[in-house]
Order: sequence, then C-alpha cells, then structure tokens
Amino acid sequence: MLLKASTKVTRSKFSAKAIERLTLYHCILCQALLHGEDFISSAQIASLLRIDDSQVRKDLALCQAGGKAKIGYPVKTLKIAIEYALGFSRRKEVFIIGAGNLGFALAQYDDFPNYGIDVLALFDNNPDKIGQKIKKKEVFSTDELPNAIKRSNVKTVILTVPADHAQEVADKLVTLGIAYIWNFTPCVLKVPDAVTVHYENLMSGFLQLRTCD
Amino acid sequence: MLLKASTKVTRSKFSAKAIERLTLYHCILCQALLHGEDFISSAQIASLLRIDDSQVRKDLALCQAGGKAKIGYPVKTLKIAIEYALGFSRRKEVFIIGAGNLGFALAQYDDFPNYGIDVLALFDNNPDKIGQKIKKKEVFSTDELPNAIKRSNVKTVILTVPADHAQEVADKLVTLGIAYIWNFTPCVLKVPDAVTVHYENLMSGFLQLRTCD
DNA sequence: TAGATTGTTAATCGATTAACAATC
DNA sequence: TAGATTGTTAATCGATTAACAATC
Repeated sequence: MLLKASTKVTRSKFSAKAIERLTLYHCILCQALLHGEDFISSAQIASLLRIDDSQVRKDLALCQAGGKAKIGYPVKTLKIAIEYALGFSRRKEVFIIGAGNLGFALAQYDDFPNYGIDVLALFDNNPDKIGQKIKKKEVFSTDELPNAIKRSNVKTVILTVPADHAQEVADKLVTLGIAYIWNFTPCVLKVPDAVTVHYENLMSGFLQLRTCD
Repeated sequence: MLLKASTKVTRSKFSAKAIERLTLYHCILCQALLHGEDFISSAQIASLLRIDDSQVRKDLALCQAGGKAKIGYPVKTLKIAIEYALGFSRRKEVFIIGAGNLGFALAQYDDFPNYGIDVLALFDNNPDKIGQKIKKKEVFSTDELPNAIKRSNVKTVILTVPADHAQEVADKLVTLGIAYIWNFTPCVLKVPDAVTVHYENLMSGFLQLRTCD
C-alpha cells in the first residue's frame, strides 16, 4: 500500500539492507588499506561479517567494483567505488536541532566528515547554550532558524531535542521547508507525506544485540 | 551459510525488522497515553509509520496484545504487552567503554532507563577522564575492567572508543568474557564466533534518509 | 595449464501485502 | 442489527543463498 517514510522518496538501486552492508564493507576496506593489503576477496569480507559470500559479490557488482577472478577486488579502487556509489564524496550540509549531550556529541563526531556530512550549526532555545562553539560550529537561537534555512538552503536536520518537544519542533521545521529529519528522539513524528523521517532507533539496536537475559 | 553476527545466538520470535517496528509502536503508544486515548487501531498506527495495517496486526498478534474487533487495541495494555515482549522491564546492565563525547552522551541518555538499560559505569584510559562522574556513573581506569566485569557479571558493553583503538579494545574485552558488543565505532571487529557484535551504523542511517543530493 | 574467484542466474527462503471470515 | 476492526491464511514480493560457467 504505502511505502515506509524513510524509503518513500528516492528509490535508489540500493536497498536499506544493502546500504548497511556497503558501509560495513567500506569500514573493512579502510582497515585493509591501513594494513597495506592490495586485494581482498568476497569470502574474506563475508567471513568478517558472517554473511554469505555471494551476497558480497552481488552488492559489489552494483558498485561496478572491478573484481578480478582469482585475485579478488583491488582494495583502493573498491573503497573509492563504494564512496562514489553511496555518495560519501558529495558534501551534505545539515543542522543539528537540540544542543544537548547527544547533539554536541554528534557535532563533534569525527567520522561524519569522512562520510561527507557537514554540520553547519546547532540550534537550541536554552540561553546558556546559545553562543557556545564546538569544533567551529556555533549554537544559535532557534529564532535564527528561519533565516539560517533560507540562507543556507539546508534541507536536512538531525533532531536531538528532548522527547516532549519533538513533535512541536518537527512541526516548526516542516513549515520552514525542512524535507529530511534524522530523528534521534524516541518519538514517532506526524509529518506531511513530502517529509521523510528516519528513525535512529537506539533501543532497537540494543535489542537486536541480545533478546534474552 | 552463516548467520549474521547480531542474529546468531538468540533466535527469538521477533525478526530484527519486527523489533524495529515494535519499538516504534511503543513510542506511538506512549504518546497516545499522554493524550489520554484509551484505544488505538492498527490502521492508526500504520498510517503514522506509513506501513501496511496488516503488518501491524501481525506484529501485535505476536505480543498477545488483546485487540478487540471494532474498537482496536487498549493503549495501556498493549504498551505493557510490548514492554514485556521486548524485555523493557527486565534490567540489563552494561558498561560503556570509552568516555568520549558519545560515551558521555549515552551515559546521560534519559531514555535508556525506560528501556531497562542500566549503565553501571564508564571506562577510559585517559587520566583526565578517570574519576569524573555523570549521573552517578563514574569513569574508571580500564585497568579496573577485569575486576569490574568479574564482580558485576556484566556481559554487554557499549563500545565508544576512537576508531583506531576499536579492535585492540575489542580483543581485550573478549578475553575478559564480554559476550555482546554494541559497537558505535565505524569499525568491523574480528571476534570469536561466540561473541556477538551489533553495528550501530550511524552513516547507514543517514544514507537511508536520503540517497541523492 | 590448473585452480581460485568473480559475476550472474536459478532456487530458496522470509517478509510484506491482500483478502476475508470471525467478532465485538 | 450493521459496520468496523481484528486475527489469520493465502498470495505476492523481495532478499538471501546456492550453483556454476566465465576468466584471470
């Protein structure tokens, strides 16, 4: 009937599961590169993740990875191919809404730049937070948000406000033209069809780790 | 051939996808409860998440949710049923390894207690961090880890160390008897079969939000 | 060459959607 | 009662795994 919010708009050739695997392949390639390895086989990658090796080959074929029979995939080239396919090299500008602990942690998260995520600024309505700077990113009053969005043309936000303000803030973001909400709050947001929400569901991650005990 | 690391050990009746949905249903129920609603239908839940309503009914049937034809599911009862099914009420003790920004943010994350996650302490080898306290959780030297694990019988850790130390730290955790690693580093970890790793893959979350632009 | 590994097709498996009888 | 909604079975769809010819 209807598609999930987070997969509704752009139908890329990569499924959510494939994206998840590809980012992990990328991690493996980074490490292999550090160890000075030139080639890697689908079986090596598969065994690290405990998945099927033909799964790996299928995913990599989508990236036009240039594997060679008998020797495997060239680490350096493959890494770049994945970066290109997933758009790590493209710059993606975002705002962080909510300068609490998690907001600050994500603003400082060293791996975002490697993936092309560029946090331009944070927004909060706590006067104590406003004006603070973290890694050259400043915290602004939420009153500045309309102007900041207009000037920058940012369409994506990271939402890290307290749960009891999530919907109210989301409503405001929608009226300001935000189209993508990366939602770190434990709240389901009611938004128009044109707006995409991705639920970064921490608890679900934990439960997948261990269901019992 | 082989199953994924994170699904290898405990084969519960809930798939990873089902767990993800159930935690979101739970969020919806919390909000419905706040609004004083007594009953909710599968169609209402489905429309908020833009999924199929029979999917919702199927998931809820697994929780023995006690829906009634014509009126729907009782919000309060259903919320408790999900909490029971997913084990939110059971107390789950964990250590955080790596008292950086993300480690601190997770130590203070207000929603963990609601889900039964109890962070007992943090560990770091930076002398400046050791002794700091955050929400009654203290940062200890990693030298204390063997004793702490022995005394507490903790089997699960949240791994938030810098990427270039992830494998080395993981190796140590394995020798100390840790069985579950909730991995927030962008690194694939080489661990024995008996150890489960769940990759909390932030970048994959972002990419699922928007593949283009 | 011989053997290992890719790329890809076919087979299997699981998850989602559709349909509908039961029921409140 | 009549109509709406559940619970569940059957149908569809997509993702994973197996198999194997091509190839380096």
